[in-house]
Amino acid sequence: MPKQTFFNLSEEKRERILKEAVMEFKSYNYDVASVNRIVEKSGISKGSFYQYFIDKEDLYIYIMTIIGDKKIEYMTPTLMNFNELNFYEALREMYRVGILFALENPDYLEIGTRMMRDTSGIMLKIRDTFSPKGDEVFIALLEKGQKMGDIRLDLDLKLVAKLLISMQLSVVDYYFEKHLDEGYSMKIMAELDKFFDLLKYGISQEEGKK
Amino acid sequence: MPKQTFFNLSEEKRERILKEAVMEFKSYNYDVASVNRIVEKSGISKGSFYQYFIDKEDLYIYIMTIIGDKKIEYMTPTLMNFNELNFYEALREMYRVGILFALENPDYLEIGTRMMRDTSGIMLKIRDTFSPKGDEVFIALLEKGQKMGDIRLDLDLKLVAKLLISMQLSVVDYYFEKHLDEGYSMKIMAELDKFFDLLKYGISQEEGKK
DNA sequence: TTATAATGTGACCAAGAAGTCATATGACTG
DNA sequence: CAGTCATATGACTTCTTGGTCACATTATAA
Repeated sequence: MPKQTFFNLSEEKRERILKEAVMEFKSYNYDVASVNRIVEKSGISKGSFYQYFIDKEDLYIYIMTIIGDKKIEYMTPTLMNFNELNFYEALREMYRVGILFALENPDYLEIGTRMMRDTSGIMLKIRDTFSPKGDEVFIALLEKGQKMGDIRLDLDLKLVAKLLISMQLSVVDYYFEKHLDEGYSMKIMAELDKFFDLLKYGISQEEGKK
Repeated sequence: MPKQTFFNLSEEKRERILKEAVMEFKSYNYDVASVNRIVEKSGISKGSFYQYFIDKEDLYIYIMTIIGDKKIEYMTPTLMNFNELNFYEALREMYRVGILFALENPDYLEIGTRMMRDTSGIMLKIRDTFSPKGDEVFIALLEKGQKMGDIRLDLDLKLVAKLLISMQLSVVDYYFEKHLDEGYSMKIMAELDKFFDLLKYGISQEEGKK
C-alpha cells in the first residue's frame, strides 16, 4: 500500500502519477518498467516517489488492485443476476461485460493481459495473490453448470477453467487487434457467439455423437 | 548466426556454452537473461563470448533455431504419415509427439513456452520470424479437416488456430506441472484424449444440437 | 626460430536501474 | 516572528547490464 503522503496529495497530482504509471506498466513488463521514467513523465522527483510508495512493487500492486476493484465494481450488477442464467448465458454475460469494460478502459485491458503473460520471477509471486480468484470463479460457474445440466459431467473442471481463461485471453486479443471502437462491440458479440457455439458443441461436423 | 570462431571450438566447449545459455534463457525472460551469468557459468571470458556471437540476440536466435530444427527433425516421420490420418488423429499425433519431445527435452519445453509468453519488445519481433510457421500449420490442418468432413464449415479458422495454439500451451502446462516422468506419458495421452473429445464435441450435455 | 594469424582475457565504458539522504521549501502553529 | 513538521528535491550510491578493446597467449607456418 502507498504511504499516507500519497493520499494527502491533491487528486490532480495523484491521478497524474497513476496515469503515467499505468502507461509505463502497460508498455513494459514489470522488470523493464522504469521508476525513473515514471517520475520524469509525471513531473515529480525521485525522492518524492519514494515518499509516496515503498518501492516499485508497492506501486504495481496498488495499480493492479485499483484495476481489479474497478472491474469488480463494474461487473457486480451483472454478477447479481447470475442465478437466473444458465451457464452459457452467464459466461456470455461475463465476456460481454468484460469487453465493455475493456472498451471503456483499453489501458487496463493491456496492462491486464501483460500481467497474465509476464513470466518474470516477481510476477509469478504477485499473480498468485490475484488470480486464484479468477480460477475459482470459473470453477464455481462450471460446477453450477454441471448441476443444472448445462455441462457434461466427465470433465476435469480445473483444466476446463484453465482453458477458459487462456481462451478468453486469446479471443479478446484476436478481436481487439483488429478494431477497437464503440460501434464494433456489437459485432464482437456476434463473433463471440460463434465462439460460444464452438465451446458448446465442439468443432466436429458429426452430429451429437459423444 | 554465431561467428566462425564458435564453430571452430571443440564440441565439448560448444556444448557447454549452449547448455548454460539454454539454462539461462529457460530461467529468465530475454530482457532479464544475462550474458554475464552465461559466461561466468560456462567458464569463458566476456571477450570470448563476443568473439563467438555477435550479441545476445544472435545467441538467442541461434538456440531457438536449434530447438526448432530438432523438433522438426523429431516430428518429420510423424508428419510424413499425415495424409492417412483424419484431423483428430493428426492433431492427436502432433500432441503425442510434441509431448514425447518435451519429455525427452524438458528444458526445450520450458524455453519454448517462455518464448511464447514473453511480451518484451524484442520478443515480438523475434517471434514473428518463428511463429508464422506454427499458425500456418494449424490452419492448413484445419482446412484439410474441413474438406474431409471432419470439421464444421462455419468456423473462423484463424481464430480456431489461435485457440488451438494457446490451448496446447495450457494443456501441456497443466499436465506437466503435476508430473514429468516417462511412465506418466501414457497417462497423459489418456487425459489428452478427454481434451480432444472436448474439442470435438464441446462441453455441452445436450446431444447433437448445432 | 621467427613471423603471422587466431583465440583468449578481463579491465573498462557508458547507460540505466532501484533506492537513499542531506538539504531546501513552504505551510501551519503558538 | 520563531519553531515545527510534512513535503519536495536531485545528486548520489551501488549494482548490473551489454558491449568494447588493448593486450596476452597459443597455434600454425615458413
